[in-house]
Amino acid sequence: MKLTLEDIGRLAGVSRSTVSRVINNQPNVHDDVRANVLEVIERTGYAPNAAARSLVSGRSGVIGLVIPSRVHAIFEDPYFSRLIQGISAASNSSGNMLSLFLFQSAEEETDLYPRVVKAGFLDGLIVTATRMGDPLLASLTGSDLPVVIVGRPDTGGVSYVDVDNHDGGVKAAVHLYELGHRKIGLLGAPVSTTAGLDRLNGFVQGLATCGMALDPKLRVDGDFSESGGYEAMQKLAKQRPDAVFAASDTMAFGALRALQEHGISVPQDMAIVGFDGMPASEKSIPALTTIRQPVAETGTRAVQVLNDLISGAASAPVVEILPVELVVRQSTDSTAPALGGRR
Amino acid sequence: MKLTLEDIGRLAGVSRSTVSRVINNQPNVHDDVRANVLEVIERTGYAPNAAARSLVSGRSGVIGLVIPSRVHAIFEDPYFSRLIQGISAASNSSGNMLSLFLFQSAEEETDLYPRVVKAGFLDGLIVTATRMGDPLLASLTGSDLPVVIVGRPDTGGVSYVDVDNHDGGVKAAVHLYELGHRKIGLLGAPVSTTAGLDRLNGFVQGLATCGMALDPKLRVDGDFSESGGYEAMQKLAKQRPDAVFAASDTMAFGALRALQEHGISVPQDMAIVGFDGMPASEKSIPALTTIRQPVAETGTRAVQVLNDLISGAASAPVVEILPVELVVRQSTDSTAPALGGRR
DNA sequence: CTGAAAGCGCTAACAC
DNA sequence: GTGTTAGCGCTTTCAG
Repeated sequence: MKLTLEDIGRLAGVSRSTVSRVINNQPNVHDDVRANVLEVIERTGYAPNAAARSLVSGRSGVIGLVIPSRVHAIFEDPYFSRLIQGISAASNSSGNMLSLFLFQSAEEETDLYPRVVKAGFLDGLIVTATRMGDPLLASLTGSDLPVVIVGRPDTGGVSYVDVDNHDGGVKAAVHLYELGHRKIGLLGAPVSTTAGLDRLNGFVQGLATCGMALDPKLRVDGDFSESGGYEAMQKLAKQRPDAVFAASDTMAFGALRALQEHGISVPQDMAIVGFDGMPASEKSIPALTTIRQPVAETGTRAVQVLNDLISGAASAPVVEILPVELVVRQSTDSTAPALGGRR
Repeated sequence: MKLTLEDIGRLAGVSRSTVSRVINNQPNVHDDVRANVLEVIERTGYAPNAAARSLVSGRSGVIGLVIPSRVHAIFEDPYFSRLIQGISAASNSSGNMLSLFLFQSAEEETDLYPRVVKAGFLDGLIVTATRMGDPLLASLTGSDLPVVIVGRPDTGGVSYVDVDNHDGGVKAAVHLYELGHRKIGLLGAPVSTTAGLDRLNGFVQGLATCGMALDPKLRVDGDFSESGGYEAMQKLAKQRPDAVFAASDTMAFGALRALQEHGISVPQDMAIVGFDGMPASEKSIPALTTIRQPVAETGTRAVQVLNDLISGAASAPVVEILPVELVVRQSTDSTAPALGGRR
């Protein structure tokens, strides 16, 4: 039995307008009437029809989350799980529904705009992991749909939420320098991503403030993956740096594996700092010193910014940079307790 | 500029009905007219309004995916990533949108039914990882919303898609037996899950067909996690089985870690079979023999079944069991090549 | 404070 | 083949 406002009104002895007012918490309804209507709603289990509602209001109560095609990493990388978790939690608590768009191909991506966005199906969109020069991003920013990017995009004028990758690079460099290391290498992330670029630049600047420069021979880039880190460290190890900043925890794990095979012990022979603060970084052997980024919070903030954009409480571009934190564990500190600790 | 059917009709010199017919690929439209209308649509970039459409059609084109609260495992377990991937791909190709419901608390879960389901926001629902006696499941099956469960539920009358966990247990037992092992143990999954139960029962039956029984001393259950597998193997190792079936790859990894610490080598001292066929099982040292389950395909099938339910092409309960496959690698075969191979 | 009435943009009879 | 006409269930003026 499909109930409508009209039905509830009849049952409560009022008009549908009054019921509508009650449902939407509007003033100008007598308390008695309100109570009565609420009772009927409760008793009948009535719920207003979403389609009718959004047809007239122009709002769907749905926000979209786009994860582009090339991210096969979602299979392995806990980053996305944590991000989705944060975004989902924030959507729930802000009364939104979350629609997930995982694209397998560029075609599916192109389809998004006409089929979903223009149909008014979404109130707003969160886009993760855009590449440099992403055409999707371009088509989206052209529309009047509120959009928030997770991570710094390479174009201006768009709202985004990011962590302070640059500062993370600085912190890693300074930490290693202060530990007394002077032959400091970088296992970099792809500079085709803004995250990789920012971490690199921060690292270089951090070294600079210590009066040092990054020796190009001591820099090898990986692709964010474990095996990428492994391979990069194979090359890097030959130069025998006494400390290395790996621009992602996952790559750091690969690096640790390579070092183990080479019989190079961490941190005695080489100190390692990762980036991410993934749960696994606590359990690795040795426990990994890392730059912790607030992944779930990034997602949460993205939703909040998006909601502000949707409600008009803010207007694009809104930019928000979340702080990162150095977490010192065994991989840079031979005196730390067995499971590492925070300082 | 928001375009409507009326606008397109005016631009094309026809009525809105004709435009509607063209959009919905209905017959009874003159070819010339159809072409002209399509041209106008193309030129203007018109897209029909989703809300209006679903208000009148009663369909939203959205299916929901529910992952209950207690699954914090989503942080770590690649299973869910792969499942979501499969579900998302199938949704895309069947022209549906996917709405994701990750719940943090039981309250949010209870909220689902009134706020989302009764509002007619969804055409159907896929629910994963239900517990035994799940109240959510009960409330859902009471409604007339098409629902498909991923994994065997503990109640009847519901449609579900599952892998053949029982057969996986059988295959693991027979494989170990055929390798000549006679002291075969089980690192079980929680029997509070149907998957754990089915794998256990299959394993016992597999042993039985080989004329063997599972020694209760050789069975320790874990909780699906790496550390759970580690701890379980700590206990199990004392009994010195010469082969163990670990009911999930992740637990098997934990078991391998424990064995390594004990100096028990795999497969020489103990053969190990996992369950899942996760990507990481190929890279573990030694590469893990495992029962591979088609995770993404499970998701795909769930969507297809759901679509059948929605369209009326099928009626509940539909049950679909996907086959699993034994993948032999190093952990049960000391003669296998370094990185393991399939047989 | 409350009700009547006018749509939101679309689909689906029903006429022509 | 094509246009006309009712609604789908809701929000929102506008009267009272």
